[in-house]
Amino acid sequence: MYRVKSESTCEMMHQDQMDSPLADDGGGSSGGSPHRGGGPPLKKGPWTSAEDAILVDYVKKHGEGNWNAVQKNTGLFRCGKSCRLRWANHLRPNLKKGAFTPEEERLIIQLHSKMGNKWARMAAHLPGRTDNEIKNYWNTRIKRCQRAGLPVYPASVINQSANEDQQGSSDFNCGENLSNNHLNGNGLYLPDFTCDNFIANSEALSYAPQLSAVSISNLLGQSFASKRCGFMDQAGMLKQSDSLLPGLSDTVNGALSSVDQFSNDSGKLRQALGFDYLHEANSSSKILAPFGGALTGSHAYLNGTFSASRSTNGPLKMELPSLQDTESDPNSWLKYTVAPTMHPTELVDPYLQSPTATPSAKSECASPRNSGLLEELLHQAEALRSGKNQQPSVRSSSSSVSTPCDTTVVSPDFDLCQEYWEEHSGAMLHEYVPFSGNSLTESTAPVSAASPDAFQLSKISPESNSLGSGEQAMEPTYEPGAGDASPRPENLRPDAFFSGNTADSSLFNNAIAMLLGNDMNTECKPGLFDPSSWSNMPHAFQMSEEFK
DNA sequence: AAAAGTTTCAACCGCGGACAT
DNA sequence: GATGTCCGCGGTTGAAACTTT
Repeated sequence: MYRVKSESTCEMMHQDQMDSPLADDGGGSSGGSPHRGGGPPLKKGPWTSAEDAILVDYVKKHGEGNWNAVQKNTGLFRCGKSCRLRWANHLRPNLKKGAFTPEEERLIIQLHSKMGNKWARMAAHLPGRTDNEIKNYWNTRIKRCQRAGLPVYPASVINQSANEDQQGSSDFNCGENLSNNHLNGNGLYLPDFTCDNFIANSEALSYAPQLSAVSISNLLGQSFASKRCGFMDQAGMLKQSDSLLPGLSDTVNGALSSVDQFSNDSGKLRQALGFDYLHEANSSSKILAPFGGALTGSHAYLNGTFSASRSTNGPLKMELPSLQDTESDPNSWLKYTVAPTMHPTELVDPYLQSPTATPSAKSECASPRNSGLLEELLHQAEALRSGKNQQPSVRSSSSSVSTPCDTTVVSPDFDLCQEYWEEHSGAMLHEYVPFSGNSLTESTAPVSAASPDAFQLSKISPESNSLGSGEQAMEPTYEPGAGDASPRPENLRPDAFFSGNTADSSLFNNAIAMLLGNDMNTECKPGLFDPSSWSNMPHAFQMSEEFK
């Protein structure tokens, strides 16, 4: 089953020897240098029940530790390391078997946000769980998130981490700053969010949610408060909106708090938005498929996969060389918005694709502190103003200052409500199509990989989804691929999507479309612009007059 | 039904720290 | 202080299991 290497810590034994868990007490092997003195090589590979019994019996008699003595005293042809591993991971009592519970999963996420890849230390907080289990779980989770282009850390975790950092009273305060290697170290590639950067320091942890929450609350709250329209009870649509801009829910949640009073179904709304964890009672899955992405930096949609469970072969293939790790831009989702017609593979890493894209080019557009989506928006606006946006800031920076929220802030709906997601992913895609036009449907893997049904606009009736007016409002008047790839300033403005009097149902969509980047600039009606909305935007998003 | 592709997870590997000599 | 040994940790591997085509 397992490979056998002649040069290994625990050297192989001959096949005939492997058939027996017991072996002559050659006494030749021990510890890190087994097979000393010419003793028979040690067995490797899966343990047999007989071997297990021998090891258990030995530990019962002698206790744990001194693992090298196992082989000597029992004749078990296993090296000490192998014995320790087998005992720790499978034989020792009180081991929990089976899938992680949602609570355990959340704890792991939280622990990892604090500790990084300190599996053993994390295991200490999870009775009955082994470091190996946790490690495997995390790696699986990473892959899953990677495939989906979703962040790893939910915002709730970030918030809690931030609070703990501020209070200095973390339950598992390991007293260390997370290094950039936590995720990179194992060759992880996170295409859309660099958790490693994000969790680089505790300051970042506290920074992210604050910015995003404030910004988005300002950005959306006023609009919601002023026009809590019929869409409020369109849970499905809200969910879709949340899906379109995953992670938004966390901050939108705050913005919506003032709106809840108007809603007769706030609970439903919250649930639809994924504000609550939906734990499947019968879920044996370890999937923590994040619905949310980071408002700031996540490409939950753009990068790839709406559905965490279904679909999309395309993005699954969008893995990059490990060298991408440090280059992965938290805000790289904007790549899609800048060059919507790019092929996904081109979008992945322009610096890889284009040797001419020099670091200077990156820094030129670099945001001094990538605080996320909105800040990226600002930065792009500034870049435009300064005329430096000739080379779109597809990645804002490789600067050492990383963003917290860019990377890992995920909405708290980082939950297990996959069923809901799958039910609505199609409609969600549909919803997005009018905004993205061909640019996304043709150029982004996720969309192209989705079922064509998702793009049947007729599938969603106005009765069931107030998207109708939104579609109309957002019906592209600009043909993608017409050659004009330059952003249209008026459409870069967030308020361009907060129309004053049209398509209440599309309000959220518009905001999302705006937040998703200036991709929409080629496909949105300029007439949607409402200066009054803009004036209420955070100062950071006030654009220069030349773009008004 | 079978092949191909993907995911899971048990186990191996190398490294480094702690301790003994 | 130098060397050797033990132990634990984190990263990696690859077969089994599972899913998709």
